[in-house]
Amino acid sequence: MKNKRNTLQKRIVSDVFCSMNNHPSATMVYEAVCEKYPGISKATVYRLLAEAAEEGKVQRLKLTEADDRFDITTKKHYHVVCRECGAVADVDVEVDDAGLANSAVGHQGFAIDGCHVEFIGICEGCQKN
Amino acid sequence: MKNKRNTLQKRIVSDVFCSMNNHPSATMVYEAVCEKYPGISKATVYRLLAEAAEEGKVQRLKLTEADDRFDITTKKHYHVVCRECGAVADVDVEVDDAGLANSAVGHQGFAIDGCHVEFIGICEGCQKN
DNA sequence: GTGCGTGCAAACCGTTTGCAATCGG
DNA sequence: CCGATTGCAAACGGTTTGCACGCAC
Repeated sequence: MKNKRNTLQKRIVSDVFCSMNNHPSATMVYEAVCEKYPGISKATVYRLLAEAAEEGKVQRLKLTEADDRFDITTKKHYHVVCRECGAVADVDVEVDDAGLANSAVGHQGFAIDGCHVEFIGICEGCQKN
Repeated sequence: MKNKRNTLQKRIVSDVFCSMNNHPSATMVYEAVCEKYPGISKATVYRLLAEAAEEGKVQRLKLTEADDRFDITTKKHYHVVCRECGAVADVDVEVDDAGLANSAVGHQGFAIDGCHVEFIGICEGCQKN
């Protein structure tokens, strides 16, 4: 196991990310970090977020829209995505995931063992237009 | 409304796409088309698929993994994705989509009006490894 | 003949990587 | 000191776009 260093960049990215509550993409984190620490490299932000995700400190969300988002909350929960602006929010609702997966077992020779549920809607801001 | 022309490229892309039953991505269609008609441009394949999707002749699937897939079947149904190789297959199971969406209504100021369900598993081929 | 559709190459966007310089332990 | 980490720039992969040419109508 690699021994990790406590670098300035790591602290800043972590601080900035934790202060954001909008499930940012790597690029969004990069832009936010730039305001505090303009010298940072985009590659570093990507590397640090990827590392945090691998260590289980943050959750990488693979949503239907293009780019991955990062979530401070690591426990399983669901998300709603705004179809207008792409904003992401948590949805604390119970979904019978396993039941869904079970109901689909056996199709096409696939061993189905999970599923991905994502809600779609319009966020508060976009509703005003 | 634009008047559409019946070009050779359009016929070939359509033929090749219809003969594929694996929910191909644009790139996969491009590669398949190249075998019949090596001169075709990748841009043309992208344009033709996008056009077909817009006209409702095919369905564009936005899955969790990176690239969009195209489906000959345009009616709503679900898909299972192989976590090993990315293969996609249809799943003809009933999901109470609307119910799910309803159960989530009201969260975070979002107007939730739909959801996206995608199954995950291992395809027949990959199970043999 | 007119203008839609095509091919090509370049641009795009988010992301990753090779490498040399740097800085933490 | 030594190697983990960074910055930079280039490369990447999938997709889109500007433009001049050519083909369908």
